Amino acid sequence: MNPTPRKLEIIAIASALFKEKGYSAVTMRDIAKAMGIKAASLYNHIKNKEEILTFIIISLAEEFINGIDHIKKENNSCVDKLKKIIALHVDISSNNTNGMASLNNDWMHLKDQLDYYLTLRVNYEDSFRTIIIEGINKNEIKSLNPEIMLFSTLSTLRSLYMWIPQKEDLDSSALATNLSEVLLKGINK
Amino acid sequence: MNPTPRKLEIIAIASALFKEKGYSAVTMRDIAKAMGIKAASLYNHIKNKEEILTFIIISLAEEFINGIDHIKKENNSCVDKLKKIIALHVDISSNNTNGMASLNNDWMHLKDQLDYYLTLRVNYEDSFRTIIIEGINKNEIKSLNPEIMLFSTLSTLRSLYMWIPQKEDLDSSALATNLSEVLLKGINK
DNA sequence: ATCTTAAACTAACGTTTGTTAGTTTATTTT
DNA sequence: AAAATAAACTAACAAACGTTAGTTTAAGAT
Repeated sequence: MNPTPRKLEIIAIASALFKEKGYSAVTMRDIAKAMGIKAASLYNHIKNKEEILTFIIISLAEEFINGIDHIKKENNSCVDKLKKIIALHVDISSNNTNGMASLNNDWMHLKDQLDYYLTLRVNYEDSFRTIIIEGINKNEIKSLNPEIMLFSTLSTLRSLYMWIPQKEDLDSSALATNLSEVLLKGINK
Repeated sequence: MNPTPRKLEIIAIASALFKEKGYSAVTMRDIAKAMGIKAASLYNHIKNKEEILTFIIISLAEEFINGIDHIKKENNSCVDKLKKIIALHVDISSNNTNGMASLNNDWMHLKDQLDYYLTLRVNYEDSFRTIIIEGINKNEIKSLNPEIMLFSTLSTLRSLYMWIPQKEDLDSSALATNLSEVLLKGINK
């Protein structure tokens, strides 16, 4: 169950290739070549191609669920909870920009764990939505369509993996702060 | 050069499949089956698989370029220009949610027209960025990092294709209005 | 009635795909 | 020194891939 170091190397290399071309366009021979070995040798370490994708996606999805479950429990204002969610996305995304690409774009190629992934995603969005609605009820958040506010915020956060690599000048905490300002207060003066 | 009705049918069906599973995971036999014909028959209407993807992506990319070129020229405030950009994305996305998936996720599989696509994308982002920076200089837009404001706004707009199909209750103009409010003014009361 | 054309078909092609089986090599444990 | 293990290898597989060639079918034009 616990992945060996070599297996983690394969997963890391595969993540990078999956981000570049997508899961379906990356072959086992591509992964092997990037590792400097032959395709058949990969099977000494992993069960099959699907297992690589599953590991990448499920471990990230669980990080997000654990993160938001923790944020929910804390005794903070809704706005502070939202700020913590933003920081959570910045944190996870900057530590694994490659894996985030698969989480966003290749989840539909999961087989065994597809239903589990979908459950995690629904739960995550429900938690997020609940915080927004609670914020509206407590007069912290504007009384606009909560689905649009959820969609807008979450879309930006889900795209972070694409932008972080080209903005290396900004450290994680500065990025989270600036992003909170933009997402919560808008850009209009 | 001008696509026949039958060719447009193939492109429409292919777009829907590409949205579901991504370009690489969709086979010519998948497209044929969805059309109710055999794979070889597709080649009476299209040159090859790549041509389908190229048509989907380039025609959308050109719509965006034409749209923003027009917005640039108008004599409006920067905030009004941004509102028009938002409406442009809502408009194009709701008319072709399937194609937008390929534009966002499958552009890297272009061959002949990859460079052209990348040029269009850079030009589009430059125009967008210029409007934001001009807004800062004219005191219409907050003096925050323009890259973060660009990234945040554009990420939301690029994700519209995923959300529009499940929000059929909102018509395009209402969606554009609400989205402008959220993106420009934020969600914090 | 004949000709032309559009659009489907069957059959096959060479490649690439993920994966398995069995073997070799080098390191570590006994 | 012998045995066991980890991790690479070669060779091959059946299935699926995009695509081509040549043929049939049905409708419209002459």
